[in-house]
Amino acid sequence: MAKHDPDLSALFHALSDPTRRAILSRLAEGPAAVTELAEPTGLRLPTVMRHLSVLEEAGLIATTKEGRVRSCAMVPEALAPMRTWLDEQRAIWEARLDRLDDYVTNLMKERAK
Amino acid sequence: MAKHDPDLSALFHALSDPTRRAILSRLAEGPAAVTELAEPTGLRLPTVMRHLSVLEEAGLIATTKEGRVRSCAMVPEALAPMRTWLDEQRAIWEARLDRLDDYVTNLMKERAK
DNA sequence: GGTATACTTAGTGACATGGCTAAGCATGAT
DNA sequence: ATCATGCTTAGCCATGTCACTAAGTATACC
Repeated sequence: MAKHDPDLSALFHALSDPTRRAILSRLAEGPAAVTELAEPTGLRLPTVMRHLSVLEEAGLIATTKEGRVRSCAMVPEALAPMRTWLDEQRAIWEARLDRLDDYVTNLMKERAK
Repeated sequence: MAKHDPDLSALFHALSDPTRRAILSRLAEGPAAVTELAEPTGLRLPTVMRHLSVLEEAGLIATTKEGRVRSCAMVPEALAPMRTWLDEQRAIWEARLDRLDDYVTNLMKERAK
């Protein structure tokens, strides 16, 4: 149990910060340069840069440098592992509810005897 | 933009640790006591307790004490905000793809003239 | 060349996180 | 009453996170 799942850990960690989620939402609408992303946050550039590296290391964004401008773009597939995890959780949960349901049903049958 | 969303931040933070995800997966199968949850992790009780408080503060689990045993149970609805956020992201992304599609379509029409 | 722009790197500081041990407290069993 | 069990609290330590400033590098413009 609890096998290392660096992907998921990095993903969830990256998303646990409101600034990073805001940046991601902005990027969902289309690519943007670093300064452009920094502006609405009210944070200094180096700080924003760190947020961007966290997002990039989690695979959520990809960046390319053209001239002196670094362009950042979202990588929408990166959210897939999270969706998968969510679905797995729900599956376990629902399987449990089914078993519970069977259990109660059998209990009722026993009682009815 | 970037409105405070303490719920989501706490949620993602709680899920960013493999131990906590493992505990959650275990709880998805049914309630368990603290010692029972600690056993497969190989961690000491106080450490596991901290993980449990993080999960509880994020609203992911609920606990009740009966006698000297504390029973922990999952709160599956707690994952809803995450699912909502995921869907929102996808919506923004897809709207953008649609706009891009329109743009390209118009471009083709212009060219065809 | 010289200056402005757009990052980038390095270093600092306050605080959070995740692990531990040691000791405390409440409950159940004998 | 005593002892074992199951948490719980308090406190320590190493590391990580998130913000900053200051200074550096690389490209674009005049």
